[in-house]
Amino acid sequence: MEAGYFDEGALIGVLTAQPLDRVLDYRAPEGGCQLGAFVEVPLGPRKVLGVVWGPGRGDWDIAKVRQVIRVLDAAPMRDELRAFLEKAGDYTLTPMSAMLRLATRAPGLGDPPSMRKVYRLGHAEPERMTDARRRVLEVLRDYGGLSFTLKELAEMAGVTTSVVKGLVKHGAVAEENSPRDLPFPRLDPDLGSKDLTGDQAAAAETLRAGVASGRYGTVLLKGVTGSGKTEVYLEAVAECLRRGRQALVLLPEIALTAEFLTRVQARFGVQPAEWHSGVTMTERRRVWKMIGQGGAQLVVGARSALFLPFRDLGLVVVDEEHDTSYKQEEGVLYNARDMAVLRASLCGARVVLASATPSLESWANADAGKYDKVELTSRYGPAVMPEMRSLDMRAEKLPSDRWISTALQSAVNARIENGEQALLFINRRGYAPVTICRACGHQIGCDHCDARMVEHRFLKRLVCHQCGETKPMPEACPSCEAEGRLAAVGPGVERLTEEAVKLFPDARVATLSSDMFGSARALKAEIEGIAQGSADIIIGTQLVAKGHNFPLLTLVGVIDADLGLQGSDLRAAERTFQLMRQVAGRAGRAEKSGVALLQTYQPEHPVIRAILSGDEEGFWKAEAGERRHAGVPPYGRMAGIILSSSDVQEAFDLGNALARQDAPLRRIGAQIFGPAPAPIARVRGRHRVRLLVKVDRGTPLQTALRQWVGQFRLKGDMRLAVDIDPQSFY
DNA sequence: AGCACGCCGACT
DNA sequence: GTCGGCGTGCTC
Repeated sequence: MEAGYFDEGALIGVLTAQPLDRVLDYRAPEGGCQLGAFVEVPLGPRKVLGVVWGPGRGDWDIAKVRQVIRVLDAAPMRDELRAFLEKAGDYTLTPMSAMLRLATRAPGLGDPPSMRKVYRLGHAEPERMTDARRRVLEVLRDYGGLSFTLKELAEMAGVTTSVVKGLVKHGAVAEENSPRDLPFPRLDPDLGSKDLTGDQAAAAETLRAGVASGRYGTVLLKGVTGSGKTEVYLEAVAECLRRGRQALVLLPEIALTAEFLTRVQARFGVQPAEWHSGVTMTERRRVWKMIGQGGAQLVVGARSALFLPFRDLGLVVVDEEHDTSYKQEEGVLYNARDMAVLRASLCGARVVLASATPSLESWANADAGKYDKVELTSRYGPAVMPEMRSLDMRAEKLPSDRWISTALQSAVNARIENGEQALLFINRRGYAPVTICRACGHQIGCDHCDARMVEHRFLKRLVCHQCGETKPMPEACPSCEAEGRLAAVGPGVERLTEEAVKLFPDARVATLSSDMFGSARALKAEIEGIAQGSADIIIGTQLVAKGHNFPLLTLVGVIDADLGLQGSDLRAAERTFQLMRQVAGRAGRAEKSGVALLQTYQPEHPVIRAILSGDEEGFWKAEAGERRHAGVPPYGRMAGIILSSSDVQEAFDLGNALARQDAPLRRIGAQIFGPAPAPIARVRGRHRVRLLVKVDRGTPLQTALRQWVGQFRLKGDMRLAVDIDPQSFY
């Protein structure tokens, strides 16, 4: 018996995707099976998918142990992926069944291979030769007898499918049936390399050398918008492909894949495999299988692509690594950035974390020497970063229904007269709804912990979303005693649009908000129109901060630079800094230089000061210091416990019971906050209640949490989820 | 997750 | 009488 192989009838442990939190004992099937093999097993009256996880435990009544039905036609799961699933499950406190589900998200894994039509070079010559026909035949000759689907072949030759069909009629192209899951066309790492600037070439060389080492390592690739990050990391991809290993590029949004695909095609000749929610079922299956067989070299995808069965993963690029959408907020709660590092460390792969504005976690890791750091400084063309200034709102004495200061108003007017554009930016989406005094900028804090309080509109009270404490809404500001100046949050997009229309009656005002456009296409069309000059004033939330270029834009006014700064969200300062930098980068990307004006009640706040001075290191150092002092990530560890139930009272009762029976957490010196309403307090009629746990770094948090939570059995429709390293705190 | 078993209300 | 509501429990 060879290692990793089980003879027929041997007792084996099979992990299934059923939520029974243990590996089940079975007997190996006729002909035996491999460790890691995908199998079909009987479970009660059903047949389910499973993976051979190891030898059987032998603690189940031997008479009840059943036999594996069959081994599926798929490459066995490699040791590396099994280890990754176990470690990731351990870290995130996710049951292994749920982890396996992440790794088997391809439909029809058990189906027999199905057939489809493919096209290859035929024997005859067409009677009439045209340019288009010649291109098709050339492509087929170049690939030496390989066959392709109709769509692929037509795309590679740059012709329509009818050209190929015509060639089939003449026998110049042969049409035949073949198994559906075909390999992806090969990428050519030496095809379209661009000339890189000195900066870029040096960075690319560092990344290339890293990949060439064949060992694990993470590098933070930092570069402002337009500095050529993509070109640089594509050189790392090229090196990975030359070495015959597979590469994965993660993007935070599907909307970004289309552009990325064309860049890959320009660099490597053909498009890579895609993996995200927009990919069809059959294509998913093909990607999954080909990744396992080595028939796909490069995958571009969403975070779930991390769980694909790579045969030899050599590089993972996490583009826009700071993006909060890398943190899964439903179902299995994991952070794809951290999981990318974990998987890479298990399979000797390189990780490139790319961002113009890295997360503090990554910055701290680079600062501590755990990650390497490569920086791109130069920007293309004559554009420079805009001048940034703050507008002190405390001096403005604006009536409570106005948000645009007189200084900002006159700056906007000046732009309109010049035929230039101004962007009024609201920094609110997804932020803590803080209550602020419009006279002095004071924000009301909780007396029991260090979080800010938010207004609960129905209760007319202030609520702390960290520990659940409430108190009545005061009449006067507790700090400056001004009466009637406390206001919750800033204006919405609609309110600001109204105000802008009133203040600038002759200007064309365009409002950009993701919920105002039904489709991504309509939004894109609107954005293109604005870039051409169809509006004078653009009003938007953080959506406009993402990668669009407005050549006429020379002024950015940030309506509420404070909101979110001191909310109860500990990452608010970091996100505000990133956003402000990105938004300000919108202005003056063409020849004209831009100005960014930040309306703030706290012009002396270190974050605002760092943004204005562009002192990035200063910002990171100050913020890191505050986090270290507060004992929060990345210098301390946190976990959220989310209880959800159709009955609020039951959820709170369980939350209180957890808070009382805290012995396992006390042993590791953890603090418990809550229960309090969760960030999203209601989801589909279910009420959500959250506890927060905070503890020093280096303590066995997961073990303690397991013991703590394990004391309770959940009744009725109660659900409990553990969220390690939560992202939202408000 | 499914699917069975099981114990109470409005129908032929 | 019994069809069917969905609460609890089991699956190697």
